[in-house]
Amino acid sequence: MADASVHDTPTEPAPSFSPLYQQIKALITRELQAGVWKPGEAIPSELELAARFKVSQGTVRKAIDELAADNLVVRRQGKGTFVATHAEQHIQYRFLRLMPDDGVARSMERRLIDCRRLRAPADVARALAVKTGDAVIQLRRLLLSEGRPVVLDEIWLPGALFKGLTAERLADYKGPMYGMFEVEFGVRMIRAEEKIRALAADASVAEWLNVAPGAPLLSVERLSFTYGDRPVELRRGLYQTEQHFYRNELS
Amino acid sequence: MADASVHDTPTEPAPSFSPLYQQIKALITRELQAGVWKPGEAIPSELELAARFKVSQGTVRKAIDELAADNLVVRRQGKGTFVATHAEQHIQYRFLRLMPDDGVARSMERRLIDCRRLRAPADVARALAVKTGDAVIQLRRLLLSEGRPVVLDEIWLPGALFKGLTAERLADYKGPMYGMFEVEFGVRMIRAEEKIRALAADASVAEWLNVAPGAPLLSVERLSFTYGDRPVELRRGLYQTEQHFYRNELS
DNA sequence: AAGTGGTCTAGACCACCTG
DNA sequence: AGGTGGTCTAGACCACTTA
Repeated sequence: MADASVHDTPTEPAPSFSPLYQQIKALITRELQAGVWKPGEAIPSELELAARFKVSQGTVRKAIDELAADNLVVRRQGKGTFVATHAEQHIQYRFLRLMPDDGVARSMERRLIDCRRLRAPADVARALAVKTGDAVIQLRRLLLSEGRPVVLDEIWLPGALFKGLTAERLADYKGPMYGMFEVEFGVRMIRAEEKIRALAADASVAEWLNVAPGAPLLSVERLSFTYGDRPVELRRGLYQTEQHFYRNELS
Repeated sequence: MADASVHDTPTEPAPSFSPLYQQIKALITRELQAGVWKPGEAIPSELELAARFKVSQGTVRKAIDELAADNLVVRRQGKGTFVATHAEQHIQYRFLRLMPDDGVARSMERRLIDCRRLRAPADVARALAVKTGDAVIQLRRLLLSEGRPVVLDEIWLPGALFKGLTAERLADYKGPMYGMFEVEFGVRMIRAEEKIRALAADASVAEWLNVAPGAPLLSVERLSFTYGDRPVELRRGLYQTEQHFYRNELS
């Protein structure tokens, strides 16, 4: 095709005047969201997509470049482009930025404390964009490094999306929790925002983390989003930072 | 030119087999580092660079795309491409991720505590890649939000790079400190790594930050790098996080 | 009107992976 | 050998800025 404005014909109502590659990106994103291709699967090749959308390969390429930059998709030379996934990755905790002081990442032991079905408190409801009192699931768990407790997590999930989530299924599942969310519930975490502060351990927290009451802890409140910036998980973590630190990169 | 391998002729020793645009990127980076164009100035247009390097505009474009992604350069449509700068930007604190609880960023008051010339302690020397005992400059300062102290910073700089830095010059300078480093000392901060933990305020810190001794504080150790991943600043900040939080984005 | 970055195309060739 | 993504080119046109 020699003219990109073909896509602005009356057959399409008024598809906005964004660049073609942005429109292509939006189309592919919609199909990703709709689950046309499952996490870990290959999407069609650039040439095939170019033919389907009637644009040149370069335009599809630029769209996919951005999807890859957004971590929605992973390119592998010679093989294809694949839907990003939290499962089947060796990285156990994709979003956890905690590192041991010596810098050598070790795997951590998970220990589920409890899993309850509750009515959403006001603050949780606001974060998850549900109504106060709606059904939510609360998990609490501990992460241990070399036998010592390091992270106490309190995880809130909208009940509507995670029907049938039980302590047993959680305990049985090997691999990252976000991988399970994908496979079992079709919920894919795309990005997250964290609010970090320091606070003093109260008595019950101190017991779980095996520190003195009043000991300083890192409080990490993470809100995770799926497609369309829809919040789907609120996670409140308390990190014991005597042998670990939270690592961040600025640029 | 129809063949990129022209650049692999015997006239060039063995310029590595990286893609052309990566080589172009490296060349431009070297000129940025050498200060051929000053921060805030425009670099040559894509067409001019393409002519100079004897490649097509698209190849230069891809090189500059990456430089822009690395924040070394800023593109402005219709005007040109400009060397990134910490000065003349409205953003007062480019690397400071602290936000008030209400989410409305306010400007902060700076108060210099002292500025001393010292011999580098072992840990500081290791971070800055200088020898223990080498000359370093230590600044301490307070950031206040609405009159209340929020951040206590201890900043270490290699003496060799910052000759002539005095408390007076710091106090006189308006605008971001990193802007002054660029303009006055030719040192440009490119990226930084932070290690974050929670710790309890000791007596002297408690006094500066106007909190109770033992109060939990966020400890943020930032190592900043200039071109070539050369460390040029170590900053140890203690953040009072009762009305503020450290904001982070994960993806 | 002229110059800049931004988009799009069509086609070539390369590097990598698989059958 | 054939398919995939990765690089490179040459040229066209668009959108924005400045004079």
